[in-house]
Amino acid sequence: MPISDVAKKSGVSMTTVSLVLNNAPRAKYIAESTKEVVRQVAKELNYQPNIYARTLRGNRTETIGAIVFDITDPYCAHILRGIENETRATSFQYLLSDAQNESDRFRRNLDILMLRRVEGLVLVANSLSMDLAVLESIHNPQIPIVVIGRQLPESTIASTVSINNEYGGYMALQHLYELGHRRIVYLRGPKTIVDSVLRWEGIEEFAKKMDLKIPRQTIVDLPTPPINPSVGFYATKALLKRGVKFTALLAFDDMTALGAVRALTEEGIEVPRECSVIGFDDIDAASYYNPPLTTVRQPMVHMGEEGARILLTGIQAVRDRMPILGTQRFIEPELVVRNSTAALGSAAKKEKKNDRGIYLTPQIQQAVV
Amino acid sequence: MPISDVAKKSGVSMTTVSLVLNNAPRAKYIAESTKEVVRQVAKELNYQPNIYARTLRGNRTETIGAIVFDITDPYCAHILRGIENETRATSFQYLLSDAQNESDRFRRNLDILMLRRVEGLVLVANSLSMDLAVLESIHNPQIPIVVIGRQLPESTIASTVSINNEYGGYMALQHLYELGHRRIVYLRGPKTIVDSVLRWEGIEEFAKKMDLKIPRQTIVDLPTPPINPSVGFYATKALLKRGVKFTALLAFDDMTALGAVRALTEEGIEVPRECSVIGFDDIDAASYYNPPLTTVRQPMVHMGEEGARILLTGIQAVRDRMPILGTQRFIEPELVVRNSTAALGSAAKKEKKNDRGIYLTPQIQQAVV
DNA sequence: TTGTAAGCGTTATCAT
DNA sequence: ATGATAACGCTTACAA
Repeated sequence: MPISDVAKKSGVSMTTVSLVLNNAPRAKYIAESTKEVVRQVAKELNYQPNIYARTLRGNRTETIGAIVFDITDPYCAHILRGIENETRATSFQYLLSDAQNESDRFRRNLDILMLRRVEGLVLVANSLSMDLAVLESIHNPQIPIVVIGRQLPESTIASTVSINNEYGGYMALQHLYELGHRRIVYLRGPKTIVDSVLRWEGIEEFAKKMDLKIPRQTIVDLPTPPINPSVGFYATKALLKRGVKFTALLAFDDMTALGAVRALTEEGIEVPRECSVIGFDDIDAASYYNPPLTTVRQPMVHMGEEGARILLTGIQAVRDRMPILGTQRFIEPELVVRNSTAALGSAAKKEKKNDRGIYLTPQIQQAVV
Repeated sequence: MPISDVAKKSGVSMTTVSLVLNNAPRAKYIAESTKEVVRQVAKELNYQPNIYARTLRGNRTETIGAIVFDITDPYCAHILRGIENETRATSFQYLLSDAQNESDRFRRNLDILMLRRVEGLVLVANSLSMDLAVLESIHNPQIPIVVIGRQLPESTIASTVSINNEYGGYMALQHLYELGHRRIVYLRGPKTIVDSVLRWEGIEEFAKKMDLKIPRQTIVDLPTPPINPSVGFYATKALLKRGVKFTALLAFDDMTALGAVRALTEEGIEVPRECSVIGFDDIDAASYYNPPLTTVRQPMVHMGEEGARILLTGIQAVRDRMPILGTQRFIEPELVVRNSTAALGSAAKKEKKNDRGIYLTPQIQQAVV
């Protein structure tokens, strides 16, 4: 039903209908009685404004584009959840694009989103498969961009939301150290990812502070993304074959850590009794793994929310013809201690039961008879 | 740049430009030289048609709506991957909506998508939080709908893509049976989910065929969704407390199975040596769990592709003013044997190494030094 | 307090 | 072989 139908049936002009239904400022001067009638009729006819006409007229698509590097990666999913949360209260909708870890898909998807005239762009770009340089080529520089999960070297093309990776790395090693571990082994992330470099810096910082040596042969460098458990699995096997002795393993991320735990178990090394393992991210699987994984948590939903908030602010700025100011937002990570780490020599101690592992919901406990 | 700019600079009319750029049938009658000029100019000016104007004019949004019950659930993510795959080759884009397992969110999201005038709807409705009855209330009955992951009782409002749940349940029990297990315990899905009922029927069918008894106290009924590992965890604990003796556990799905394995491990029962566990779905986590989980695989990406294909066909039908015919598509599940199941009494046999667990990529093996 | 009309960028119809 | 024009549904400047 076009607006003209509503106007006709209400006995007023299209202008009035539009004013009323949009609660435009000028609607103040419209008689309450008129408004009532219009609203009533609109409801009766189930009038739905045509978004496309409105967009054509007003040049506002109320749409933001989201590109994730891999929809299948829980990291992305949770950030999307955050974006959705923040976006929900507004009239904005987001168009999702899955780059599937392929850089040319990323490029193409970017074009498609531009064609749909998104008013802003949020990139979950934790992975290197997104070559952010192409952002420069966007023809409309008036589009605010927020990159989540990746610190950008310089440039001011985009705002960023990222975790304090250095502190995260620092905390991870600190945790192992405080449990008494000294023979520690590292699955280091690829140098091509900024995150790995920063996390490693944090690790080195703590090591230096405690005068802990990090022999070269205790480090395994992970290949370029995609990173998945099998990477951690084979890296750990390689380490074992190398003959290095260790009581704890610090992994680049949870995926890697899960693979590591599996490899250790398969080789008959019990986690955490004989070897502690710590990950990074706190993906869902970490909490229900066997054993539940100790990790450094990235509050992903929160990061998504934060990113969306920054983006919406940017869009508002553009609409108001204000300059878009790039923000660099850092989120603090959080140590989550579960059952994959234990104090050195606590062999006798029975594994604690579920105090920090799989989460207990009262309803669930009740519901299951 | 509007099309008029291109027309002006090319020295032809807007009509001609439109015809050329869209490869319209009538473009045949346009001189090749003219076409060349137009295309050249369009490229120079970086002309991008305004989708909103086009939609306003032609009433085609080239957009489909996708509602998932939980973006965070790997099941949904993989189906989305399939939808994306199928959709990519077309000019269609999909609008994603995350119901977050809440029925009123589902309702609201549905409205939003209708407002955006999607030409079709695909629902990943494996969970009960989506009350499909509201579909009836869609004001435009001309919109084809495909439901993925849930069989619909009757009604012809939507096409469906679902797995052969009965056969899946049948296979799962058969697998355990063939390994020699007779004392089997069941974590049965909620009766409110059609899938659970059907899977259970398959289980009963096999049991009857083999004259296998299913005592009431070997069954634990799971509460209503969301289903997550903690449900399986507590269900298994409850079972153990009940004092039932068993050598194998058949779980409703992978999430439940993972929780079950964890519970067993925590109670000192080794999987698979002392107890075999089988799941359903084959989510990613199943392959890298500790131990890797034997399961009945739902080819989720494939299901997403199939669903999108059916939907696009339906949309084409609507455009051609043909009747939309509802399709019920069944996909065959597949048994994936990993390390969480073993032959009864094979206690002596060492757990096999990685032959069917974490997948080995040659590159990865090489890459990791 | 309400109405008229222009214009957003396309494409389909009808002309030439 | 190409062009002029109307129409899609909405919002807003201007008029009354």
